[in-house]
Amino acid sequence: MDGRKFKDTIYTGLSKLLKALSNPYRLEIIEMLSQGEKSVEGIVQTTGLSFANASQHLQVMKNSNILKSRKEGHYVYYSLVNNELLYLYQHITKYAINEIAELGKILNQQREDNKSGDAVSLAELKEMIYNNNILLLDVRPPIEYKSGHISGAISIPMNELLEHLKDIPREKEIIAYCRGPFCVLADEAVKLLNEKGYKVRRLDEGYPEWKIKQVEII
Amino acid sequence: MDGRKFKDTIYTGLSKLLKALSNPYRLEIIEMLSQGEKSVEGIVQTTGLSFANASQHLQVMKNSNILKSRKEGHYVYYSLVNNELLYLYQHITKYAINEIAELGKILNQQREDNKSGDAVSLAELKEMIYNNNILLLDVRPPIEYKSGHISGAISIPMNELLEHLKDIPREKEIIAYCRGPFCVLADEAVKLLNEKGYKVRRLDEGYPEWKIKQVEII
DNA sequence: CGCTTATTCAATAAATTTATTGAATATGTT
DNA sequence: AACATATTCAATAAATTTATTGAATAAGCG
Repeated sequence: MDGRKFKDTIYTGLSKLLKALSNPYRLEIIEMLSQGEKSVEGIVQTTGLSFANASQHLQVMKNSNILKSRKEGHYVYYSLVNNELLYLYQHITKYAINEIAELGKILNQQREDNKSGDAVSLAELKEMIYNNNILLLDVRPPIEYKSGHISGAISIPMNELLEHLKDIPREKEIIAYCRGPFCVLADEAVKLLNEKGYKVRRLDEGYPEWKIKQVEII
Repeated sequence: MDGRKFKDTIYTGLSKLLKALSNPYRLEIIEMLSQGEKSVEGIVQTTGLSFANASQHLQVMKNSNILKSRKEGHYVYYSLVNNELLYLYQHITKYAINEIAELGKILNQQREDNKSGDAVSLAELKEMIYNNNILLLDVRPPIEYKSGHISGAISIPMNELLEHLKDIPREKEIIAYCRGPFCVLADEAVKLLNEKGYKVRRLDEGYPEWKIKQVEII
């Protein structure tokens, strides 16, 4: 193969992967699937896409080495191909937030609006977790908590938080987390708990970032 | 800003960056600019794009936080916005080569066809470089060597290699490198030097990968 | 077997991206 | 000032991606 043809083939292949990642719905699907595998129905419910449109997006992602699937009865479950893909996705999002001023500003504004501007980093959490006065709170839906969660976290889904306030000790400092840096469930939890007088901060990132750190692929 | 709007804004912003990266010519432009800044003319010559088409691609990249530019007389010079972008580009390419079987196969085939299958990694180079029997050869164009090169490398552009054979000691092992893992200049140099009876291998990566390792951003 | 349901496939419409063409702008030279 | 040159801008054409629609397929149930 001559050099020109080789480069064209390589760059076309790279471009195929990047195109498949370039759609906003698909990026959100990656965030969702980084919590654990999901059926098309689950993806449809969260994204608001039509069944056929979601399926089309999923096929594009599957044909571009982003997702894999398995079938069980009526249902097809999708998941990310591997942890390396998740780590790459995290690198992209972290780069964008840190280096693209507009995006960093939007995230900061969102955090401030919800009183979660003093988010805790994973490194900080690692130190804090030995403190008995810390309560780590997973506010994702139960099915996601069951797929995987940060060690030691308790599960109270955001939409049940109000009913479970009595289960939360007032003297503890709460660290709330959810799906990742753009997940608003933890922001909402911080806002609500703040209003109720609890001492609470959100985790800057989410379960998937913690997971990758545990896997220690680097 | 409500949660839905926030996520839409974030993912739209991420998608804009990824779309701007998703074109094969643009990926090659990034490889070129990772050697150092270049004028539009230089980009036109290497890519074969028309002036106006190249300019349009460059504007898209500039408006998506990938490139920056400066003007000097008639000429406009483009460069990557920062080392972090280059590091992200490298992560993407490394991921694709390692995890997408088709692409890995194409690269391996290219290496074998040019007798450069036993490429030297940067880590290996670091150990080898203290050996006086090693000659590090930069086969990129001189302007790129001048913009930046691996410490200790000598410059012989690939298209002048035949005329400079007499400058290369026969008892040394040569490590040839160029613009990155997809650059074929080093492959061509290995092929030629092999045929002339020299002991030669190529560096797996290129100057930009070396540079990022030096900067030690991680 | 007939009916129901989850998902994919195929075709078409709509939206977006990329290539092309030519004019406009900025800079340099005589 | 006129002319030349590098690049960008604007408009249009062509190519590609995404949304929509409805049929097809696979699996489950009575």
